[in-house]
Amino acid sequence: MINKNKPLVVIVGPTASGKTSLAIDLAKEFGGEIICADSRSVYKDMNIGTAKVANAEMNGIPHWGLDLASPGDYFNAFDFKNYAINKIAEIRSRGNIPFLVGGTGLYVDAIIFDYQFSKGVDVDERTTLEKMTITELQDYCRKNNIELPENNKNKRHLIRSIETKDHPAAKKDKPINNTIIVGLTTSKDELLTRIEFRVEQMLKDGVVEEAILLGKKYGWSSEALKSDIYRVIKLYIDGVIKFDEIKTKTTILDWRLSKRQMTWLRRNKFIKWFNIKQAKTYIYSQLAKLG
RNA sequence: GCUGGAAUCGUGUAGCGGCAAUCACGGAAGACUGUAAAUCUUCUGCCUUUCGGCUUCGUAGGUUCGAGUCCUACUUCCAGCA
Repeated sequence: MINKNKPLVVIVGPTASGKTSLAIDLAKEFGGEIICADSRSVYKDMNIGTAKVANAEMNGIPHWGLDLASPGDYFNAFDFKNYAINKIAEIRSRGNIPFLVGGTGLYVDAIIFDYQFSKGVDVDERTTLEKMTITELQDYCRKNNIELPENNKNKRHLIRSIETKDHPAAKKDKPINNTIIVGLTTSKDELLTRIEFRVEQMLKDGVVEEAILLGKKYGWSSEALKSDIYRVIKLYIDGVIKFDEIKTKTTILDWRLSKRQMTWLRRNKFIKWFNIKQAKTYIYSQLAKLG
């Protein structure tokens, strides 16, 4: 029974806030392994455009949660939870500290609040529902005594409400035991600069070529290729925008993404917010206590 | 210098004389448990919690019950001629 009580270290924050390198530093120090809670880096071949950690950056730290699916595959929060729960146990069984790191709030919450997912997707049912209009879906809900979701004009949410009728979801009020949850704060200017810089870097590293390959291999209709920079590059390829506009447009999309991420994270009262330096000190002290 | 056109919310635009005034972009806030870098909602002249109030469409006048819309002058910009 070794190290049953190794904590789960959770590091969250908006895109480009520096989560990854912080996690690598700490994992190096304390014998950790990293699970990326990122709905984009689960996809194979989407490397540059998702800012996926490169092997060179990993500094020898095992990284999990990468390349689990191909663009176009159905990979979702449910899959992620199952994967990550097992990984966490596995890492602990090796006597190492699991680090859950990422910007996909839903994925992170699925773990720390132990989401009990509702019914899965029935492809036939889904296909039928998708053909309906928003008003039709709303009417269907009313007629069948299904409570409308708060986002009652959101087709996806409407469909989901219908699909999960009589199958309530559940979660814990508090994070699962033995977790250290840290959020990285950044100033607006700082984050914007980092985002811009990262986009420039991606362009230099050849995202455009990557995107073209992805489009050829998996088709542009795949949901994964709607991710910020790829969808912008698609516009460029189609001649809708000029090359120079890729940078500005992607920066805008990334900035919005970071804001949505913050909106999600803000309501989690259990996150302790710090800037990178403070976060390091804090986690360091927490882990040092354990010896 | 002459002639013609244009000046509207951060930006680009809509606006047969009668609602602070269209749409897009950009911005802000928010929702979201099986696609979440997705998807969706609200707000975006000023004041106000709501009702509502106030001030707006280059500037200054004028016509009109009423002007972003018509007239005059001025300013600036664009195009053609020179």
